[in-house]
Amino acid sequence: MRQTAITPVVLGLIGLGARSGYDIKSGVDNSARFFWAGSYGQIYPELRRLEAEGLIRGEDSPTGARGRRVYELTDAGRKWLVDWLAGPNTTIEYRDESLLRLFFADALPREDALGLLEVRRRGHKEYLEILRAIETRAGDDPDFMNLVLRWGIEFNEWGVEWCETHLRRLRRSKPA
Amino acid sequence: MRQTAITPVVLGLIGLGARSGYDIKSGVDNSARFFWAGSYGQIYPELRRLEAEGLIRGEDSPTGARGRRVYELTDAGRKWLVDWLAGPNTTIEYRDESLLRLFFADALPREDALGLLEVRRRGHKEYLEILRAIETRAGDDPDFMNLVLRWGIEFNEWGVEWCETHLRRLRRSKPA
DNA sequence: TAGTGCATGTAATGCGTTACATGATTTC
DNA sequence: GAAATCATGTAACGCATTACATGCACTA
Repeated sequence: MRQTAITPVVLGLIGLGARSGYDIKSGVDNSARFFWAGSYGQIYPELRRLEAEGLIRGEDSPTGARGRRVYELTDAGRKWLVDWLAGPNTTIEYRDESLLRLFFADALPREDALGLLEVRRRGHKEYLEILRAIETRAGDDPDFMNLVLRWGIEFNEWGVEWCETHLRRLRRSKPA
Repeated sequence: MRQTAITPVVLGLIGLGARSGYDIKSGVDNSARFFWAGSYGQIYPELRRLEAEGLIRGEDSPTGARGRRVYELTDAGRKWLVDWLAGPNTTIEYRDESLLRLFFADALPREDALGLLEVRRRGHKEYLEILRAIETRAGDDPDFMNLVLRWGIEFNEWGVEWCETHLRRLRRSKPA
């Protein structure tokens, strides 16, 4: 079965109870966007494809005059998902402009370079607030979904500390 | 000035002493690939474009019969780089298939789900070895380049510990 | 002399995002 | 009555990767 980046997301979220394409997009935006993105331009065509291949079953379920199509996993779909979960990890793509700036920071006066570390620290703090807000209203999510949210929170906490540690170290090693 | 993802990489690496397109590709692969990727298909067209726009200056410098063109920053190029360093951080894209699997791990029997955490832990360990090997031969790199390498190493160390901590916690909370 | 590293480049392909279009329903 | 949310979908665009093509130079 042909797959793209959105395939496991669609099947996984339907497996966790998402019903419409809109649900899936919300799930991505509210829970997964910090480690896996997805757009309508991927989701809707993928839903039609997966239904045609028999991995999901769709049914029209309008709300009044507003169209709505809901989906659930077929046995084949659930099997695909479980097989995928056992597969090898391949994709890890990380693109972090703040690290890229830090990488070239030797081109700046020292104080400006240290300023980049402060900016990075602030970025982690801001992200932390977003994730903590999500955590507050995620009480009854499945265990491992919560675990990944914890990862996001603890990673950003670590990131704040990392910036502070190295700021202290660099300020100590070469005072103005 | 129009820019893509490769623009600051090309200018930054030339600023750090890279001379040819091949040098830049090597720099990306050996030092930056864990947080910013780049391919020949981007680099060579970008070098021509940046030369045409006057941010770099190119000169033919063949080795025997083998063609080679080397570049250096112009004043305009250095200025662009410094301005970019001071700009706002925008891009942070993180795509981690291992986290995505963990996110959906509630679809698996508990022991298999914990197995995903073990796989993740191993992934961090392997990456750690690669980065430590780079660190060994990076003694005289510029300070902030080394700092980013440290980030990679310390992040993966943190990642190993994170997996171990939560494995312990989850094994304790629900013994078979 | 075989293998690795140096060196430049392009074409095709696939992919994902962005922006747009449209409209109903619920909530304040 | 306004604003937010629910809901579906496509077209254009830009971008990056992949694969391919080519060949010299150095080193073991």
